[in-house]
Amino acid sequence: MRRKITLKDIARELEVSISTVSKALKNSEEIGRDTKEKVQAFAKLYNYKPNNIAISLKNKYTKNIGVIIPDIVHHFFTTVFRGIEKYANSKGYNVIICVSDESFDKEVINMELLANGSIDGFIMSLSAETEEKNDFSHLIEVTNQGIPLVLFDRVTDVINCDKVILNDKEISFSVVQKFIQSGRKNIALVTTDNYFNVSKKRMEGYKSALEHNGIPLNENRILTLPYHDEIEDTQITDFFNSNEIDAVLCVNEIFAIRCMRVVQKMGIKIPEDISFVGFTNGMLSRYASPKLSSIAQHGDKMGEIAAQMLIEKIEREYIEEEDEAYRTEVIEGTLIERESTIN
Amino acid sequence: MRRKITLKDIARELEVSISTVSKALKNSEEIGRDTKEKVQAFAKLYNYKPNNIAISLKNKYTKNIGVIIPDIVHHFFTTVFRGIEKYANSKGYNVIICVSDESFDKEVINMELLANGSIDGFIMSLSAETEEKNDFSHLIEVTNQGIPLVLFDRVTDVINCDKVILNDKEISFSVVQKFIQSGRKNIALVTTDNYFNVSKKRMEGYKSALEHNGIPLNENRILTLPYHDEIEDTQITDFFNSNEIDAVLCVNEIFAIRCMRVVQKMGIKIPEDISFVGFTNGMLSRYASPKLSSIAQHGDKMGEIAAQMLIEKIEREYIEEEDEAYRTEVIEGTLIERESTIN
DNA sequence: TTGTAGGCGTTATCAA
DNA sequence: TTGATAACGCCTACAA
Repeated sequence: MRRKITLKDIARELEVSISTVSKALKNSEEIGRDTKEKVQAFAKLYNYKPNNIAISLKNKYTKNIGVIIPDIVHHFFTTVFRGIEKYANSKGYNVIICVSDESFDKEVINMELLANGSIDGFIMSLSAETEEKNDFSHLIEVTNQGIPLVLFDRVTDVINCDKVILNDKEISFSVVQKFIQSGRKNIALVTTDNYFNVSKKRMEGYKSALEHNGIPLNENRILTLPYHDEIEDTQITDFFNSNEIDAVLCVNEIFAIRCMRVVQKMGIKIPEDISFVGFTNGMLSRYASPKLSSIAQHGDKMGEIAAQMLIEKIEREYIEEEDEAYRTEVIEGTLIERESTIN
Repeated sequence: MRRKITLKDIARELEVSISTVSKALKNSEEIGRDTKEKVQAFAKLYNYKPNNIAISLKNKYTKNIGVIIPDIVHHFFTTVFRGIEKYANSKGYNVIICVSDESFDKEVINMELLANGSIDGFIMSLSAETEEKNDFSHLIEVTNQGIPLVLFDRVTDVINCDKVILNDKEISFSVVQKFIQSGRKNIALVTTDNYFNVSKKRMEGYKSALEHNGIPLNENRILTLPYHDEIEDTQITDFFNSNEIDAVLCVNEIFAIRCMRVVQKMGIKIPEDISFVGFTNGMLSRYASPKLSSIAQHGDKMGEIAAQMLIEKIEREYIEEEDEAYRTEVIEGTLIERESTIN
C-alpha cells in the first residue's frame, strides 16, 4: 500500500529543500533546469498530486460548493442538481450535497456543518418546514459570515441574496388562459398544502387568469392534497364527482397522473371532456396515457444559472467588498403540449 | 460582515495562549475553572466553530465520502444515494457527489480529484463506458493508495473490494419461473446494449429459467434496445408483430412502459394476453396503466449497506492493516405484483 | 539558483 | 494551571 507522496517526501528523497520542490513543480524560473527535470520526473514517477486539504487551508477556499435540497428522489431537484454539477465541474468545483428531507433542523445542521470551512458557497432550495416556520436565521448567519448564497425555486423575500425562480404565476396564468381560449370554463386547480411560496404563486396565476376573463372564482374547484403521498383516491373521486370540471391545472405531475386515472375510471374522456396540465415535465408526463401536457421548469438551466451566479460571487469576493448587488433570475416555464390537452 | 472567528482571535482578545483556548474549549481538566468559563463564554458569544479544513489536515481524515454515479436523474441511483446520504449523515459524514455521465474520462477525473485528500473513501457504480473498456486502473490506483472503496450495482470482478449487488440472476430466474407457472410459454426479454454486467446477469437468469423448464431458447424473443432513449417505437412494434409473446421481462421500467403502450395499441390485453414485469420499481411502475408489476431493487437499502461497509473500513483503518477481507453483500430483489401480471 | 521561515487553524506534547 | 513548540502539507516572501 503505497501511501500518498508529499513535497516533503520528494525533498528528502532528492536531497533538496521543500520549497525547491514546490517551485520546480510549478516550473518556476528560479529553479535550474537540471533540478526541475529531476524533480518533475520523480514527481511523475511517484504520481505526486498536491493535497487538496492543505491547499484549501492555505488559500482559504475549497473549490467545493454546498447544495442543500429538500429531496433527492424528485425529478425537478434532480435536474437542477445536474445543471449545478455540470457547470460547477466545468469550473473546477466539486459539489457537496445535503438533503434536508423537508426538515428545518436537518437544514440548519447541514448548513452549519458545511459552513465551517467545507465549502465556498451555498445553493439551496428551502425545506417545507423552513418555509412554514418562516425562520431563516441560519441563512442570515451564513450570509453574515460572507458566504455567498443562491436560492432557487423555493425562495424567500426575507433573505437578500441571488435567486433563481420560475415565472410560476405567469406560466400558470397563461395555461389557464389557454384553457379558456379553447372553450373551457370550469377550470380546477389541484394544489398542495405546503410548498408555500411556489404553490401560492401558481394559485395567484390561476386566480388572476380567471378574473382576467370575468370568470368568478369558485373555491370548490380548488383541491388541496397533502404533499406526502399515501392518500387514498377517494378525496380525488369526491372532488370530481361533486364538481363539473372541464380543465385541470395541477401543481405537479403526480397529482395530474392520479387525477387522470380517477377521471378515466369515471368514464370521462381526456382531452375531449377534460384537459389536464401539470407542473414538472418528468418521466411520468412523458409516459402517461394519454401523455400529459406539462410545464417544463427547465431544472437544468436553473441549476446552471444558480451555479454560475454563485461561482461569480465566490470568485469576485476578492475584488470588491460591500456594494453587493443581488439579482433574481426568472426562468420561463414552457408548456409542453401532449395528449392531455386540445389545441 | 463578521468573519469567522479562530482560536487565535479568542486568544488575542482574552490575552491567553492559543493552546489554552483550545484546551478550554475541550473542557480539559488542565485548565482552571475561571479561564475555562471565560473562554467558553467568549466562544459562545462569537459563535466559534472549529474549522473543518484545519482539522482534516491535522487528523488526516475529512469525514467526507465520495460518491460517483453514472447518472443522477435516474430513480434507482437516486434511491441508493438517499440511502448513502442518510446513513453517512447519521455517522457524521458528508457526501460529495460526482456524476460520471456514463463517461470513462469523467469518472477518472472525478476520482483523481477527490482522491487527493478530499474524501476518506469512495462509493461508486461504474459508468457504461468503463464497463465497456474494461479498464479499471483508476480504481486500482485508488485502492493501492489505501482509500477504501465500495462498488454497488455495476461492479466488476477485476477489483477486489467490498460490493453490494442485487441478486439479478436469481430474481430474473424466479420471475420467469413465475411466468411459466402461470401458464406462459412464449416469454420475451427486453434488454439493453450496454449496462453489461447487470444486464448479463439478468439474461442469464432468464435463460436458465427457460432451460430449467425445458423450454428451448429462442433468440428472436430477445429484444435489445439502445440504452439512451430517443428511438422510435417501430423497433418495438416489429418485435411484437413478428413474435408470439405472452410474457415479457424488461430490464428497466421505461422499456416496460414503452412496450406496454405499443402492445396496447395493437389491441393486445394486459395482463390477460400478455404479462409484463420490469426492473426498477419507480414512479413509472406505480403510475402506469395498468400498474406495472416490477422488481424492487431496494436502492435505499443498497445505499445504506454500502455506506455502512465503507465507514466501517474507514474507521477500522487504524486498528488492523493488511489482512483485508472483502465482502460482497447481495440484496434480494422483490417482485411487487401489480396489474400487469396475473396471479 | 536554492533554502529558510512563517503562516493557514488546529491539536498534542512537553516545558514552565 | 498555562504556554511554547512542532506538526499536518503547501506556498511564498525573502535571505543566502
